[in-house]
Amino acid sequence: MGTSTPPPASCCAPLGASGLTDEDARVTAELFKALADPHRVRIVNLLAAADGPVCVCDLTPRLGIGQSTVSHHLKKLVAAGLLHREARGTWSYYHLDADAVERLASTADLRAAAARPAA
Amino acid sequence: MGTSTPPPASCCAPLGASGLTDEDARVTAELFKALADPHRVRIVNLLAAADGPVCVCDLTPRLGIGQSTVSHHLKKLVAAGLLHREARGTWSYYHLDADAVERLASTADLRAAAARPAA
DNA sequence: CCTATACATTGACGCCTGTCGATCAATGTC
DNA sequence: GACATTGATCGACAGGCGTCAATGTATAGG
Repeated sequence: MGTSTPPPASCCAPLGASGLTDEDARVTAELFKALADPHRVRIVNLLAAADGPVCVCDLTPRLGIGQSTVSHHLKKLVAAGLLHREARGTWSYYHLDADAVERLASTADLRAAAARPAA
Repeated sequence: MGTSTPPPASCCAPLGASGLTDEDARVTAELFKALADPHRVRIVNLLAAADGPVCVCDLTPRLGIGQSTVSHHLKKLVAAGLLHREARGTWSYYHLDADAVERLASTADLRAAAARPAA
């Protein structure tokens, strides 16, 4: 993924919105794809449970996978706009993007649309 | 995984205990994986917008992909518990599982966890 | 200056996934 | 009974993904 597509950026591609375009569906799928791996789910969970940025050196031993693999997953999460990286000397700290957390919650919530008759 | 944690250095902030097991992460990732495809996102969107079961013969022309591929995606969504199949003569009707919709919304909403330190 | 550490990057490997065309079973229509 | 239609399944293919070992780069520390 050396090409562009830095952040999804676009506001929201709600799963339940009527008239979802191909582009909307692509962006939404991209967001879910970022969380379609157990290790990435755990990473996000760990960051959500922490009350501040977390060092990679704390993440790696908890995940039980190689260091390069952890780096790989972190890169994907950052590319998806879910995480932010903060370099401090030799260490790298990651933290959740509050905006992305909000976007994720609203995107996955299609109850309003499902409950909506046909307004 | 009760291996002793060799403290290499004190470089990181305290990390709140994660209440997410390996199994939890796997199940969660499985749920997101079901929606990690643009066509499946559109299928779910179409079903959410409809006010009742939808026939495959209605879905196929809207998706712009082969019939066998549509069938493949539907099978995955059913396997994930998001959809239910209802055979009516020659036709197949699919509809969202209300419980799964609820589960998806609550799973994707990690704002509560992010706001909760360690209650 | 030299060594150890943290972490990103690269390359290779196997597996899984999306796609299509073809086929098949079941049902509706004449 | 013969034929058309719906949709599930199969086989094959290309591409993407997760993983690791090895390498590279930058910083901390003596």
